[in-house]
Amino acid sequence: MLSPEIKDRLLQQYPMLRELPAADQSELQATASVMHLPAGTVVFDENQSCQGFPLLLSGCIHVIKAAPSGRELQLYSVDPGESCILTSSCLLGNAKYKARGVAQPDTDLVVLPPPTFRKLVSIHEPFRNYIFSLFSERLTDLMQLVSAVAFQKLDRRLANLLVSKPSPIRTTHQALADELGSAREIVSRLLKGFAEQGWVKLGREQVDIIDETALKRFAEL
Amino acid sequence: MLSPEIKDRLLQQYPMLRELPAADQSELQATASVMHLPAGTVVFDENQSCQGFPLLLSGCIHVIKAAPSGRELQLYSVDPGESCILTSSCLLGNAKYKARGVAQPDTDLVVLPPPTFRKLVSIHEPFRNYIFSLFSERLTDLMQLVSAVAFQKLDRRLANLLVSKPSPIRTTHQALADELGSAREIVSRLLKGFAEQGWVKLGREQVDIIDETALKRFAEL
DNA sequence: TTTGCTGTGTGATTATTGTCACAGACAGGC
DNA sequence: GCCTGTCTGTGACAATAATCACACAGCAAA
Repeated sequence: MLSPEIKDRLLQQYPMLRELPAADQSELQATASVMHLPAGTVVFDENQSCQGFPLLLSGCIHVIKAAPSGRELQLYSVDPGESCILTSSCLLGNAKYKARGVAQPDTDLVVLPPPTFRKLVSIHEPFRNYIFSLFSERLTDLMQLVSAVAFQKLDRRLANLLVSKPSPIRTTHQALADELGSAREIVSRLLKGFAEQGWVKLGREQVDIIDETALKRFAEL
Repeated sequence: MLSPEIKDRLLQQYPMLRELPAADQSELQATASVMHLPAGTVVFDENQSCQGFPLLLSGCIHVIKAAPSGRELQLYSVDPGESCILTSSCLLGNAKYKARGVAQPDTDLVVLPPPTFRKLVSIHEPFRNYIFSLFSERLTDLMQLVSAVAFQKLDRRLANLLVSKPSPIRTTHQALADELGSAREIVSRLLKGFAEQGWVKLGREQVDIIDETALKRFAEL
């Protein structure tokens, strides 16, 4: 059951739900529940079956693949206003999760029970289109990722990753390595190289981008 | 416009279309067209926009990413009874293709114009569910692929590829390399290794699997 | 048979990334 | 301050894969 205040935040992030007929809106409000996840919470994991459909209010969920060796690789991340397409996939395909989801900073979300989600998809065209377009986006993202991992050298992938983030990047080398599916040492070395080129400035848990243009040019190359 | 004979083949491959109301079935029949693609035809390519939705009757479409270097990597392939999810994605997300599609052996297919496809998805629940479940399947396949490319050594990926095919595999080392996103020489060398283990027997354009169990065990490892 | 094309085998060499093993640096709590 | 845990720098080395450069084999057409 959602409080009116939560419902408000929900509609703000997911405006297509406003067009939902009143009866269905209150059904949604009645069956959904709210959750708060502290940073680091594992929201779902490989081979689990799916418990509900998340609608993010704040925070972020990182979807990652973990190798037995301990190395990991980020597949994509889910921000407020988006949906975890992997969950849609599990619900609509009746499959199990094939990746792990981790809340990155603290995260607030609304969870729809599977039947409510299925009903929404089936009766409400705007919501359905929204789901489809996210599917579509993730699919192309993943295809990009595959070809990056297969064909691009790590330095370029790292450069890409850096320019994709807002400048004072507050993170550890390990986290960057996990995002790229590589090892910390490599990232450290590459970053050092970038710093020597004058492209970035390094600090503890921090990377400042000095010359974004150069970095971008290098990433494209 | 589809001939009754083609329509028959279509319904055989895509049984969920049988449940379509008669009026819509004849609309589909009226607006769709048939195509024959000789092996090697590029069905679509990167940055093209999407012309229609394919329903395969026979043959196969390989969806690949090509690197500027000339190396390529197969993302997945579409068989009769399946749909090219990338195309759905383009149509439903109004995006451009981000990969190349190549007919592998000669291929026959029915093409739905985009409006017909969209209408089908919107009015016909079985068809929609079918599209969703394919999306879901491809998504998990792609996630598997990403993690294989990122974390698995080439020998294991090759072994996997071999056991996934029916035994007298008629193909060139180059084609296998393209499927894996690697180079021909490497595949040749690895295959030689497998042959030395007694797992396969090599011939020109041919790989016979001798010891499937061993190959599988090696692939799993 | 000769020619030529495609496919395969192979060595040598390089490049890139991963692994291991530490040392030092920094921040926050005590 | 001083300790402790996390983060970072770095060297040495191994492993995997890519690249280059050919030789040769099998097959088919001339």
